[in-house]
Amino acid sequence: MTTEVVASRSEALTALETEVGVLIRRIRRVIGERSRAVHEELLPASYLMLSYVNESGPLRASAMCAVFDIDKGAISRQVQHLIDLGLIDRAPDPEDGRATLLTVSADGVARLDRVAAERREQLDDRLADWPAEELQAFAASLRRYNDALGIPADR
Amino acid sequence: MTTEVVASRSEALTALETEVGVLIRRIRRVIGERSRAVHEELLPASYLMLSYVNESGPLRASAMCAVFDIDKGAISRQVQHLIDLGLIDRAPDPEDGRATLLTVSADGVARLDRVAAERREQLDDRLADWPAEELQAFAASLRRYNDALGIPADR
DNA sequence: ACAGAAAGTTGCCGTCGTCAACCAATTCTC
DNA sequence: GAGAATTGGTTGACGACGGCAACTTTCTGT
Repeated sequence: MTTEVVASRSEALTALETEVGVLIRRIRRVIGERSRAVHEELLPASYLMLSYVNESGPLRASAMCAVFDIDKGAISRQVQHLIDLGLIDRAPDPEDGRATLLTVSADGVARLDRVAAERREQLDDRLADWPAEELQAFAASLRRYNDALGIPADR
Repeated sequence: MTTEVVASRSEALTALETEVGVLIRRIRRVIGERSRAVHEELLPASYLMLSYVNESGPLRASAMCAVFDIDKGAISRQVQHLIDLGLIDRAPDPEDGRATLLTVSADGVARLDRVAAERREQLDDRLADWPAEELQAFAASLRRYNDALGIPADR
């Protein structure tokens, strides 16, 4: 029956919503721990951005607005925070006088590497029993979910 | 080589972290839209709790502290908000004079049902191309992930 | 009966994102 | 090429939200 398929779909969506709700609350703690491991004064929200800058090379702040889908103002503040801590460097974009390019500083890279090493050593505490393939599949699903969320609400 | 396995595992973990970071930012908007659909003044955080009370029958506030892993105080405020809006009812627990049991009010149920129906009708806007099985698998992964996060940090 | 422990409430505070106003540099347009 | 619209970024005001701690009330254990 169509209704059954629809029903289970609906249930899956509801379950998904609940799990996401739990996630966004629990993850705060984990990110908090990890950010403190990188730098005592590093705020959780800034850690995620630092991590992204580290992965995706020099980029401008506005690029992160798109990725994280948050306000320019919020990005600006987090970036300032990261600069204050000496974790990233800001340099003018040679191709556009308005823009600035962000790079993780040497200290920032060292700190991130150290934390990554710690995490690798213990195969990440809590997820140790997840096979790499499942982790990848999970990350891929998350990405797809995020992409779906990225579609403008006014379709 | 072990190192390669470890490396890809580490990469998967980093990717996972980034995706989760994006998720927790984007999801805010979606939850925000949905909560407003239920009630104009319903705050996003309260919507998730309302939804949980609706699924998991009469329960006490402290039960949600465990589920969502947040402070008693935060729960108390959200619950008060939900009561102010007339979306849930609070009744003393007959088995424990300290506790109160929360139930979604008739109005609350009606509003949730209406929103659920809307969501079902359009097979949830953005996730329409996800088969139910994948959605379920995704939700299951999320649950497992959440469970892993739930393990106390001090192992 | 008395010392905890558990359920909630409340105030204070820090984090964080949005909105809007604003500046500077760039691009578009006639 | 001057003026308008656009884009990158900063800042301030504000609201949502959770953590912590103090406190009340109601069990529970011995």
